[in-house]
Amino acid sequence: MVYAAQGDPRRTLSLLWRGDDPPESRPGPRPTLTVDEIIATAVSVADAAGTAGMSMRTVGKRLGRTAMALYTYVADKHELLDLMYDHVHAELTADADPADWRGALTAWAEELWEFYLRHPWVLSISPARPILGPHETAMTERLLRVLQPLDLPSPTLRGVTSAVIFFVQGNARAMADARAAAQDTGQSDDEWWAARAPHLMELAGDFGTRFPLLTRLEADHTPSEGEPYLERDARAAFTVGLGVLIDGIAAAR
Amino acid sequence: MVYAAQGDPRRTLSLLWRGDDPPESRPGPRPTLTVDEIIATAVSVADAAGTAGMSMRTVGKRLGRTAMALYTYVADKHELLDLMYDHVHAELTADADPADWRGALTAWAEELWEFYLRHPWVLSISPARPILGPHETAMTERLLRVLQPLDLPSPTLRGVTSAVIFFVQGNARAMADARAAAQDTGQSDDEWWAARAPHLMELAGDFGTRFPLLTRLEADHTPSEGEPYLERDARAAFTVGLGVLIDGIAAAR
DNA sequence: ACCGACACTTTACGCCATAAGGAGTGGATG
DNA sequence: CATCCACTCCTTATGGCGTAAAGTGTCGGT
Repeated sequence: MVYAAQGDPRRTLSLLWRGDDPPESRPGPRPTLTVDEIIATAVSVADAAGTAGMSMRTVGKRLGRTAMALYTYVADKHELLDLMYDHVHAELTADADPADWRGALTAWAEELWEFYLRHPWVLSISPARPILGPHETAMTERLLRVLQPLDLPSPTLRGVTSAVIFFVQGNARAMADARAAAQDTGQSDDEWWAARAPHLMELAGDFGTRFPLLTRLEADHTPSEGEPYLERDARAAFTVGLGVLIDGIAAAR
Repeated sequence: MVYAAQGDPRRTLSLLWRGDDPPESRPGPRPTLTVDEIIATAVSVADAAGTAGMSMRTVGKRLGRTAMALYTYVADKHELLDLMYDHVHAELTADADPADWRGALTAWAEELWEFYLRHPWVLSISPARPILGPHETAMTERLLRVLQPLDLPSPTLRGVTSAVIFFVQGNARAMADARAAAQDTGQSDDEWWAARAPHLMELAGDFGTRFPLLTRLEADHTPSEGEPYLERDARAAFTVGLGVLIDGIAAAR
């Protein structure tokens, strides 16, 4: 069996780390697009419609081009996704505060959480292996700067950084999923639950005795005002969980 | 705009909570398949080829049927995925140990981590809203039992449970992605890095000074023996991170 | 003036989920 | 026993997807 070489690594890397070099003069018609334009358009399509709604055709159409025109600038869709992925990470800036690592870490995590809610499609790109772009790398470096005052040994530091990142991603994904569901189905959290609860009780009448702790936990909700309850839960869980995680990190010092 | 009603909620729920009721006699030819058979086959396809390789056609073919034949048993692919999702969660059994909540929680998390590595496609199903199946519900209930000795207030408990689950999922995803990449590309972690490192150094010669902490952290690796290094990193990060998280939970008591 | 590299297009292929409609089956009813 | 029709399963078709292949026209370098 022959394996796809996953494109030319050199090509993708040089696009990821491209500077704004002057366009060298070459024979043939002048390019009328730029990779940056394509990336920006693709990002805006994905922000609005998710990865599912971002096809080469839709991006091309938004630029007044066919899908195939993009292939002169970008090797394939996978490469475009990698470029989009790293590109948006440039929005992140939260950095260390040597005097208050807890505050800095909280700020770092909250910035990332808001970032994922702005660009939820980022969470649906699974980088089979690290993408190695400059902006995500910079984000990681800043997380290490945030944690530097703790002076953790390397293996602990690796565990802590990945735990923080996964924690934020998981929470943001739950939040984003809840929002997307509401938008896609046109059904609020309450309507969704109202359409299921009676059937669930009929099909699993012993729910309360079979899952007593879960039942009690769900019942113990203060009524939510305004914000849909799945979203409110996700937000609250993020805040609480982050505090717990930070306490654990403090204990690891 | 008209929104898809996301299928009949009653229908999906009654399949999720179906017992083994005797097949009522109905006119027409006897069904030659069962929902359970279809689910089991779909799971085995997904285990081997991921969600991407699991199409209605492939599942049908494995059962000696066309894709369309499945639609007599299952409303659509989304419903089948929901059923598969809950079905595999029946494999999980880790439960509380009132005398040792830390040990029980560690065991619970490790079981889940191994489960995700056995069925990595589960992580690529994004339940827009909770699926509400019996087996995932049971898993959550057991997590609550594990944490019961801590007697946490409800909001804290919600934050802790989601933090634990997201932590395991994130780590397992990283591990599964690394494995899938190796399998799909036929390239080991070392080969992958060897094909990129020189280009990265050429394109970003200042990498070491621009990202000093990350560079130092990466350099501080004991050589890995046998296991591919991305996988080894993921495994180590899981173990360390779990300890940190548990310390944080202990502090929240 | 012309060559050839290049941007961009059209067309086509093989996937996907699934809608529509037709063929044959067999339990319930007369 | 004959009929009916709910039912399973099939074939065919639609509109999406990523992208291969090949054609058209452009324009800088020689």
